[in-house]
Amino acid sequence: MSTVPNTSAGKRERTKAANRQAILDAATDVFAELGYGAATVRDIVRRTDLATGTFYNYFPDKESVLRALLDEVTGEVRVRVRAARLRGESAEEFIANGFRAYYEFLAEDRRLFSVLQRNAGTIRAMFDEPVLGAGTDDLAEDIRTGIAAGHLPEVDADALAVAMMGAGFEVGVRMLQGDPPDVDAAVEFISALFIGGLQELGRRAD
Amino acid sequence: MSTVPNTSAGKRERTKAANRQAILDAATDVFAELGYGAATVRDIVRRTDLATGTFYNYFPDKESVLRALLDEVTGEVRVRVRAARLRGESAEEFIANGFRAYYEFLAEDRRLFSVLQRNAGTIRAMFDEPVLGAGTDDLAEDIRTGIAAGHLPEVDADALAVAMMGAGFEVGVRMLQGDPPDVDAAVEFISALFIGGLQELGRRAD
DNA sequence: AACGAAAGTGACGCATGCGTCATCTTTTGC
DNA sequence: GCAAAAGATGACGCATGCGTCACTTTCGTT
Repeated sequence: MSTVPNTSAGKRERTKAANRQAILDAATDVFAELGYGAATVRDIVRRTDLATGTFYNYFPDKESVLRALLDEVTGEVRVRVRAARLRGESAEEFIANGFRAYYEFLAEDRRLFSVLQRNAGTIRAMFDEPVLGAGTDDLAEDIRTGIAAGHLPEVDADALAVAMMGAGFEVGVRMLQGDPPDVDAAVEFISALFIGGLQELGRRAD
Repeated sequence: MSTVPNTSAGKRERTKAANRQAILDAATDVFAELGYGAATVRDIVRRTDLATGTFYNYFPDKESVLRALLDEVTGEVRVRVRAARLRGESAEEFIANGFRAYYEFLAEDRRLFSVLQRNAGTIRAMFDEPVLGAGTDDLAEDIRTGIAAGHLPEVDADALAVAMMGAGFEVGVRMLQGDPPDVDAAVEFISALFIGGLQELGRRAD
């Protein structure tokens, strides 16, 4: 018989994956607590049982860790939110589905959201991107699609997108203060708000 | 004849005021550009023609500079926004007046707003306060007053307050990208959004 | 078992920030 | 004008972070 815990692949590869993940995990906490700017590579390494030099085997610097962290989150949440939105056929569904997918994700992955909340300004400055990755751009595009399909009234898609992201973000923060987070209540509130707002904007556009 | 520029008080006092202001000005730029966390006292001093030691005659550390900066902005904007809101007698006026006062302030004081935008997460973490000082708390209170007075439907004042702050902030960011900033357009958009949203929330509350 | 490659380790040299304080400069009160 | 007080200055000692690299340990291969 060979060795016991042969989950997958060689030990070498498994350790590499584990170390990389350990660094990302530690960085998540550090960035959320200290903020990206004040955090140091040492702060991250210290929350790990790795040595300083090992860190540099995985990432060239602090920035690339944040990048990796964001790539993880955006890939996941973007797909889920967009899919949910496109499933909607009315304004109501478009809005409610999107927010629900978003808030369910937040409720699952609080730590990652803390990083976003704590470092939104930095992320914006670093990557010239809005708070949640390319979320705002996606949303604006989906809104345009909705308008073209006749589900939504003719509104300023970009302005609506930033308003939805801004309000959605803050209402999400508030939701996460509850334990457990009340996803339904948050979705209902924010959906009603924007459904009503959309109607009024449509009325005024005439 | 004595010396020429005897604007007011003794020279001692005038220099002190000027130095303090120079530090605050430099800090505004530094915090907006590098972010509070990454900024150092030296970064601030370097943008000044003062020496390191002089900084410590005015502020004990970096944090107290940010505090002073925020005290300035919150005092000013809070008063203006609240006064504008209380002047409104209907839901429409309540909302539009508040946002207008807010956006006019932003348009006047872009640099200070940059600091807030860049460091919102840090400020929240440091002072356990929402993005714009105690703005959200004020807003929630004003909403409750509006509900009590019958101007606004019965809604969750806290949720509405965070949504208004979040959306208002992002729409403000977008407004400031224009040159000159189109305050009227921003006010009309965000007002329509929340007036419609408020109606819908009122309908659902029945 | 034994060897070579891959990865882990942490001390090192360098850079920079911190807050202080002895010293110099300017202002004020007389 | 002059002495004393207030304030400005920047070099200093200490602390910490950075990225590297010579060395050690671990893993995979034969």
